[in-house]
Amino acid sequence: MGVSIKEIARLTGVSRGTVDRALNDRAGIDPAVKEKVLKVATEQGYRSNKAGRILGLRKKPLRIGVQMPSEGNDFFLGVRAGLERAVAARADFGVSMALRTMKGFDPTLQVRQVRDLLAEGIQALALVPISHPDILALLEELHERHLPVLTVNTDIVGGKRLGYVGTDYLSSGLAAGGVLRLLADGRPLRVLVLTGSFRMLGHNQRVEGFRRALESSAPGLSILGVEETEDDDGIAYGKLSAALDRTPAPEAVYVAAGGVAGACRAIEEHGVAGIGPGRVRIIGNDLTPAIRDYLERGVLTATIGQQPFEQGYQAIRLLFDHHVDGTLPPDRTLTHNEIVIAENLKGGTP
Amino acid sequence: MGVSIKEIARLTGVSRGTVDRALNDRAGIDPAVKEKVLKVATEQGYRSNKAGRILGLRKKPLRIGVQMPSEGNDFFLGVRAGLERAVAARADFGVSMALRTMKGFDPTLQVRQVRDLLAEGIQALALVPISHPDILALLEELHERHLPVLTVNTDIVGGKRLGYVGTDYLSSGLAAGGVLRLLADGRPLRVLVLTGSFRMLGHNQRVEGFRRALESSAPGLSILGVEETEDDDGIAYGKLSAALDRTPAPEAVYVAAGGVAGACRAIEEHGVAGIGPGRVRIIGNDLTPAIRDYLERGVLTATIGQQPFEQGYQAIRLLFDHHVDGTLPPDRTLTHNEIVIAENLKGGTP
DNA sequence: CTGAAAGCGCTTACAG
DNA sequence: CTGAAAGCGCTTACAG
Repeated sequence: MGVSIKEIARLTGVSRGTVDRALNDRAGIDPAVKEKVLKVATEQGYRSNKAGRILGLRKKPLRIGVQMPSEGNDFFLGVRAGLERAVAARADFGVSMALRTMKGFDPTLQVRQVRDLLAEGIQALALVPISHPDILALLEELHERHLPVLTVNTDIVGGKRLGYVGTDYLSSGLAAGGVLRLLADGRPLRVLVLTGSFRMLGHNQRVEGFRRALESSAPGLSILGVEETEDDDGIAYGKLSAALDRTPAPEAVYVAAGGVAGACRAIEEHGVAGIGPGRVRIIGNDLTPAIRDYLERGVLTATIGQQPFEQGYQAIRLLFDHHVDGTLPPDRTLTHNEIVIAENLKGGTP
Repeated sequence: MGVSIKEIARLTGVSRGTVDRALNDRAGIDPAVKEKVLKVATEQGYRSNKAGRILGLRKKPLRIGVQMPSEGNDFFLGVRAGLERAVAARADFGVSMALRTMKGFDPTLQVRQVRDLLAEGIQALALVPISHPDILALLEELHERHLPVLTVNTDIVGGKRLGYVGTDYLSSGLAAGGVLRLLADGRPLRVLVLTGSFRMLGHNQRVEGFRRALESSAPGLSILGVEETEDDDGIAYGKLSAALDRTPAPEAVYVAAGGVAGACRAIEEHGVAGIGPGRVRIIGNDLTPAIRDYLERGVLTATIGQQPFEQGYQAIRLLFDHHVDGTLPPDRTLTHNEIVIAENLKGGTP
């Protein structure tokens, strides 16, 4: 392979320690010497060796903090599985994880949990950020402390972070619209959209993507209305039940956020589950155990998965690579919007 | 973390070299000493450290041979990208790759190319095996030489190999059937199936999965016939064109192997592209540039992707981990059967 | 059969 | 500011 630090030291006529100082921007080195070392390194096309670096770094192993508002949200089980798998695969490289979770979306609590992690001495953070000024301020502070942060699953507008790993919400809505386009097979259908909250950027982006899909390639599909579920199954159940009793009743439903199971229950209890004339087709999001069950039983028509395992796995991988190498992660690492139906539920990666 | 080899040596009262001999089944060690070392190691819960091992092994880096009948088959471009990415990510760990490709399915040539790789000194092999006695014999020989082999994309019945990374063909056909179930939305549809060859196990499994999907959940869909394309676009074009002129004409087509682009061309030229009444819906496999184009233009309804990038990536990962650790790969590592339509073509991992 | 040494490519105290 | 040394956890010749 390439040249080693030893070789650079020999060529420059300095010690390996000095080469290390020059290459890694450490303090206490004569600028002239540094320049000379850097010049030789460039000439030789020096690239630090990851294996050597990992072993050398073992005295101060990388502890990654993770904070997510995931309690009571099965989606994050998948993210967690991915985080854990990635950490396990790198345990021998000195990687470990400290996890804090909470229920709901209280920014004060999120700040507190992140501070707890900092007190524990984490050197990098993966965060599912709440959209709130306090979180923006926190990110600003972490940036100044040079603590690398990755946002996961949800990004935060204007937040300082190294990168984002998660869903492209617009594409997610597009995919849902696409499935309904196929289902309609050229016929008109009245669609009710249930979103989580109009105040959630991601939710709105999904609805927007859905609209665009219909407009551009399925003009026969008309949106009856867009209602909020507050990510709550009970509310989703209530609103959809009411809609099914009204005239004209929806012939299809797109649940753009939480409440998929509640909506499925409403459809099932109204005796209109399934596809075909007189039935109410329903497209959801994510693949929790409850959603999986509705898919298998033929109540839920399809769901758009956002690869939670992959989100967790990549977050760890990117933070570790950055730690070792200084490799900068892409600004946005987007997971694929998987179309999942009963028939491709099994098999394949999580 | 855990104990090191140094600690085991100290506790057993032998040198590190001897511990290494015991732990790694090397020759030249007193059985009694070996037993003692092993006992201590077990007591201490010793697990070798991957970082140390990788650096220690740098003197004889891992060269992985890859042979695939991929020329003229765009699908394998994705596999290759995955292979290359995984090798690049491990280049600092001493991993490199030697690749041999060929056009068509000549077992004699496959054997020769593998022998070339062996002559180059490869220490592991990823192979897209042709189903042929010569290949079985080759695998037997490699097994005796203790050369780890992974079959990729296609498995070979009765072949000795460490594991398989690739598609679950039955599930792939199931997924295709599921998409057509949605498209039919409860109505009857006449479906023509175009397969590659009745002599290809994978192709037959796909057709079987497709049949099962229809039988179990879409009884209204009837299979008009199953015809062979020999994986050739010209033949697929010819056979489908003829079928579209017959009565009753198919209302949907499932192309279970090669020939997707040819079939799309037939549909387009007959002026029946698209979905809806009077149109011929078509489900294909894989996501080559040509297929992607037909999806975008609305000729191809959907395609079932088998994650070629992932197949290549995982093959390298598993062979490397086995080399370092002795970790045995799963017998079958199955990729997900992705449902790809125009609306979820973009974004996400390759 | 066994041990002591050198080395993989880096980092980190410790002297000076 | 700089160098020499020790160390990360392993493997591999080389003596004996």
